[in-house]
Amino acid sequence: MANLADRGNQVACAACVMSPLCKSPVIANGAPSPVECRRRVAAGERLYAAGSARESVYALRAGFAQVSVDEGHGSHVVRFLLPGDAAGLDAFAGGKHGNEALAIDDCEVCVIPAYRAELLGRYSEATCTALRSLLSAQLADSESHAVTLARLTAPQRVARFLLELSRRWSERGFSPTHFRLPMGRRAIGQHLALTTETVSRVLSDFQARGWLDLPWREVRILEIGKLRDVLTATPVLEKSH
Amino acid sequence: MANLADRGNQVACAACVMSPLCKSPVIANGAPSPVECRRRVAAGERLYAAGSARESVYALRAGFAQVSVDEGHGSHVVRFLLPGDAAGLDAFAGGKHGNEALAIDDCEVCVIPAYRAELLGRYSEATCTALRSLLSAQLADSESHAVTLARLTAPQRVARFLLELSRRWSERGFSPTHFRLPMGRRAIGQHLALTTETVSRVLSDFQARGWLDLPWREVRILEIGKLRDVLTATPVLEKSH
DNA sequence: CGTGCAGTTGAACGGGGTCAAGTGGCGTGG
DNA sequence: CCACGCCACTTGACCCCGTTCAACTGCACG
Repeated sequence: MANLADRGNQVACAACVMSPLCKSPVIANGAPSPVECRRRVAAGERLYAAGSARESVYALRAGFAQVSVDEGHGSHVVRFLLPGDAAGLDAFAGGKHGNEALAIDDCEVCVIPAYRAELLGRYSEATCTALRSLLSAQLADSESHAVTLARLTAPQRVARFLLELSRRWSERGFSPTHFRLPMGRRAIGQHLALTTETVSRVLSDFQARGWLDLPWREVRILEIGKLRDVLTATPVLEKSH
Repeated sequence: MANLADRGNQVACAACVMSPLCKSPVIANGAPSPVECRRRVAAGERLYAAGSARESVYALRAGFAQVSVDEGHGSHVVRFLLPGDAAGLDAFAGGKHGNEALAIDDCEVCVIPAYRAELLGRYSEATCTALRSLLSAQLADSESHAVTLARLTAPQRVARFLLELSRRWSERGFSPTHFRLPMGRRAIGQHLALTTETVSRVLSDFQARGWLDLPWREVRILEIGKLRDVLTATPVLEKSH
C-alpha cells in the first residue's frame, strides 16, 4: 500500500466530524478515547459490509470511500466519503448495517465502537448533542440528495455533484477548483442515477465548453459560475405552490 | 374542524415513535413530560415552516401530513406522516429547519421542545438511545427512498409506495389492504418524482388489471402479491391484452 | 349556472437509456 | 521489447419511458 500521506488527502483530526467525540472533555478526566483502533483498508475492500452487525461507526482519516445500498434493484451510491467524514451511523437504530462502505482508494479509518461513543455521550451532554447533530446533518444531506435525484436534469446533477465536492474539499482547506476525482464514471452514475455513458457525455460537454479540465481522475474547474448557472436554469417537473 | 376521532385514524400513544420519551421511566420519578402541548393544525396549514428556528420536534397524533423540501427546483415530498410518526428531527444539527411539514388532513400534534427531549435523554440512557434510533431509522428510510428514485420505473415506484403505506398502516393495527389515500396525485408525484399524469395512469392501469380498487381518496388492494411481483420483476412490464 | 381544481386520458416529443463500436492506458507474458 | 487482453472511458445511432401539451370529465363552491 502506498504511503497515504503522499497523496495529499490526509486531514488533521481537527477537520474530522468525529472530533467532538475524540476531543470530548471527559477524556481529559480519564475516560477512554472512543477510537478503538485505526485500520488500513485497501482500495476495493470494505470498511464494513451490508448486513453486518452494528458494532462500530467509522471516521475516514485518509483516502476515499463510498457508501452504497443495494435492495435488489442494483446498487445506489448514497454518498462519497472524504477524509474527515463518518460512516456507519445508520445503524444506531437496528442491529444490522443497511448499507456498505467501500474503499475507493487505499484508506485509513478510525474504528469507533458504538458502545464507546454512547458511553462518552452519557457523561458529556455536549458529546451526546454532537452525536445527534451528526445524524441530523446526514439526514438533511440525504433529503437534499433526494431533491437532486427527483428534480434535476443530467447536466444539473453533474454540476451539483462537482460543486458539492468543491465545497467539501474547500471546507477541508484544499483547493475548491482543483481536486482529485478518484471514483469511476460508473460510481458517479450510481450516485446520480445516470448511466456511465451519460456521465461521460455531460463531462465531455462541460469540458468542450471550457468550463472544466479533466486530467486523469482529477478536475480543474475553470468556470465555476457557469456550473452554478446550469443549476439555476429552469426546473423540469411541475412548478411548486 | 371535524371531530378527529371520527376519522378512525387516531392511534393510541403506544404506537407512537415518541412513546419511549413520553413513557420514559424518569418521568415517573418526577421529570416533566416532554410534551409541551398538543396543537390542532387545519388541513393546508403547516406544522412548522422551512427556515423556522429549531425549537421543537413534533409527533403526529391524528391526521395526515407531508414533509417536503424546496431548494429552488420545485418541492419534493420527502415522506408522508401517519399518526404516530415524528417530524422535525432534521434540525438537531443546525439552527433552522431545512424542510417543512404540511397538514394534508386536519391534524393533532404533540409539540415536544428539543430541550425537553434532550433533558430526558440526559437522565435516561434508554431515552437517549431511543432518540438516536429515531434519527438513525429516518436516515435509513431516507436512503431507501433514494433507491426508489434512482433505480425504479414508474410502476415500481407506485407499487412500492402502496406497499409501504400498507405496511405502515398494518403496523398501527389497521387493515393492510384497505386504507385512506388522503394526498392528491400531485403530492404522490412529488414524492415519487413523477408527474400527476403518470401517477394517474399507473394507478388506472393497476386498477384495470384488477389489482386495486380506488374509491375517492382510498385504496383497496385486491392482489397484493401482484404489486410485489412488479417490484421484483427486473424486465419491463408487459401490457395486459 | 360559471369558474376552478383534481383527476383521467390521448397524442406526440425528447432526454436519457440501450446497444455497439472505438480508443487508450496498463499489466502480463512471450 | 512488443503483443495481447482487459477495463475504464468515450462517442455515435437508435429507441423507449415518462414528460409535455391538450382536451375532457366530475365534483365543489360562489
